[in-house]
Amino acid sequence: MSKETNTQLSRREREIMEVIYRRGRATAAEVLDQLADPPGYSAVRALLRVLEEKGHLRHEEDGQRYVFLPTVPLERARQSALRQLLHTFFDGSTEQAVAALLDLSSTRLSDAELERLSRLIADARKEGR
Amino acid sequence: MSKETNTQLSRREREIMEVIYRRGRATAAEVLDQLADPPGYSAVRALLRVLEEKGHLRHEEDGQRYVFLPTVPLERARQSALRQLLHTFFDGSTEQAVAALLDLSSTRLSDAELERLSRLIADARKEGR
DNA sequence: CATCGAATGCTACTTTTTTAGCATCCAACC
DNA sequence: GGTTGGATGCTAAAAAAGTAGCATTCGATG
Repeated sequence: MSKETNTQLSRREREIMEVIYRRGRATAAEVLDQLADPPGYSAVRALLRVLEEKGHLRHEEDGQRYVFLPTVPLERARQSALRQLLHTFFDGSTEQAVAALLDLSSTRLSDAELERLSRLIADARKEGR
Repeated sequence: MSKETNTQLSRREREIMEVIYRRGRATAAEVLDQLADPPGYSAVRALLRVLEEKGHLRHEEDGQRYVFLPTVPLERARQSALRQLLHTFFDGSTEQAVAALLDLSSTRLSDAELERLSRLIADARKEGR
């Protein structure tokens, strides 16, 4: 048996993981108030427990309450999320995905950001293949 | 009430939607064999029916079998997926997301692709404010 | 040191998901 | 025209998810 983060997440479980990734760490109460259309407090705690059992979360104690953190670091979670997205919606094409990203928020990207992006790409080209 | 694609997806439903977005369209049998750790054929058909009821899929008849297609066009589904990802994992920063995409180890980008990307960015700069 | 507030551990229950199995339908074939 | 293969519709039921409520614990308060 793999020692790791088994099983796929249910709807609520996913929602909760998203909240926690967004904030980095969170208590049950914090998770609760980040959820749209939230269940009861008990329900949230129950789900946190399950997520911990499944290996997606761990907790630290802060005084008498638990603060939950992802077991898989943000960095790595991002990567798998991106891979997944790329595979499902962009047929694996990074180029298309970047294009879609730029398109998504074209109104909001600052010159400075574009500048940095173009440098990123320039670097990638230099490093070569 | 919005007339469309209500409710959030369950685990299996999501898996199935992903398969269908990936392929554009699929029959029950095709979905089945794309699923990792697949349920029975009946189960897949039942889920397809549910997804259709919920408004996420529609079907066309091909001879006597059904071919299922998303009701929300790929384009739009991509956008919401990207937004979601951006919000959860990149604190809304397109720049970071693009950086992470370029960085994904599996993706070695060709010179041609990088070239096109840098043009995309150049264009964005020109247009943008 | 009794009480209060904020958390947790459980357990039991309800609802939704997920799955299997059968009955039926239709086109092709012999 | 009867039979077979491949598909669908439906129903029922097992399994998983989601939720609530109560008992308990532990510090801080007065």
